[in-house]
Amino acid sequence: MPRPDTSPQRRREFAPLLAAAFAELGYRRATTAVLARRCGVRENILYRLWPDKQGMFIAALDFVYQHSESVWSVLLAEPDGDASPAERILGYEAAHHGEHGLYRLIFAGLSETDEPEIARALKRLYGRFQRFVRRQVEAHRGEARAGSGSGAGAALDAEMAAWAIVGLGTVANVGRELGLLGAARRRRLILEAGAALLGPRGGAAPG
Amino acid sequence: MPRPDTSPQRRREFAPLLAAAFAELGYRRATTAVLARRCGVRENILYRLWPDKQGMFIAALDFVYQHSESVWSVLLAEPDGDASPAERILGYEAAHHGEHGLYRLIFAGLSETDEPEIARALKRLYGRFQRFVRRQVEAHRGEARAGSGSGAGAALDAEMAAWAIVGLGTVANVGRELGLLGAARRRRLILEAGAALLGPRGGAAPG
DNA sequence: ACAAAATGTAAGTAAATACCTACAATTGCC
DNA sequence: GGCAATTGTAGGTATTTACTTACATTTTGT
Repeated sequence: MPRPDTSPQRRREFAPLLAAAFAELGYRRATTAVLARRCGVRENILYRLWPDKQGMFIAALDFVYQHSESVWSVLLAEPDGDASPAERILGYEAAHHGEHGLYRLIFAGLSETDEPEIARALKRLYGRFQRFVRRQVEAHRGEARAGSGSGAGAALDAEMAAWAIVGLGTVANVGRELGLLGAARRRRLILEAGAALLGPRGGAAPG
Repeated sequence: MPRPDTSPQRRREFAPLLAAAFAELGYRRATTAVLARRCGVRENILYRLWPDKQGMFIAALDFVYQHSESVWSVLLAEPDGDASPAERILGYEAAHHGEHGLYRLIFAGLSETDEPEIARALKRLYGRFQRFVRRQVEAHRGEARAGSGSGAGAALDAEMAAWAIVGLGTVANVGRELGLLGAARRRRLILEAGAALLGPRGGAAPG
């Protein structure tokens, strides 16, 4: 066999560029011509790596999720005694959320949900996202099923809390996208509403 | 003057049909040909009522918001002693949210935010939406600036609570759109997380 | 070196789509 | 009735765009 197939490697190489293009321009305006130019190749070559434009979009979605997940893993790996993992994630997201255009990609995807493949990819992404957050919520609360809140509505199911926190990230990005929420307010939103949704810590007494 | 201009009336007449089409198909797939067919006229006529496709989309956005607002007004006008206005809105949304494709329109709009007019329309819509919710939160809490929560993170600013609740509605619709959240779970999400964000009532003791 | 398979180039194409032009038919006011 | 403006019809068009085809070039194993 005269030449090894480097397609997988090239797919990995182009994915972040595709993601950036889709995030900046949206699905419609990110034409295949633009995508190719951004990758420094001809359209042709993209079509040898993916069956169609949808495929390129899905590759971008998958890349961005994997990237986020790896960033979070690093974040959770390094020790930082005081805050719970959930609090650390919230703190990180309050400062850096939306940095890589994750939500612009998702918005683009959400208006293409008639395409079943895109809907599936988004479902996978959102599902994993929510499960990740949920695990952090449960860890924060001390794994026993929470039931002993003190104040207002307390005892919010971890699953529901996770969804609400995902919604928090989403609305924060909508607010930024539309110029309705500045950086400071987004920070407050994520930290304060996040704390309200997380509830008190389970293991030790809160500081 | 031989014939009165009925354009405003026709715009009002077509707006809901445009909204339905955009909500079902998204911006890209709702071609002007389809829009015209749905309105029972030729494309021409739409172009006499709006300068371009963007204009039609913005008309759809405005219509859907006005519609929602009027539904809520009716809801708040009819007396229903026990629950606070905020709780009633949450209850209603838990049962009927997304009925008219509001969120599909918004998703479509959010991936067209490069068009300044669409961004402005969305900003207006989201801003009014959030202010409306905020007023309900404040009323629920008894209008004094909340500061006396009992439990966890308590004392969540009404403004932030309103944003978080908007996020709740958004993520509920994402969950539905992707088939991740069934009707029962969406209901629980909105009611339970909503209660946690609202906090305890201000005026009277909670039932 | 040489064949075979990969990679790159250049151009094209068929379809879709936003938007327009020209003209016929209606309708309301004097 | 008849003028003038609105409303409707039909067709066109120029551009964009996803995707392809034909061909030249490079790289690898033998």
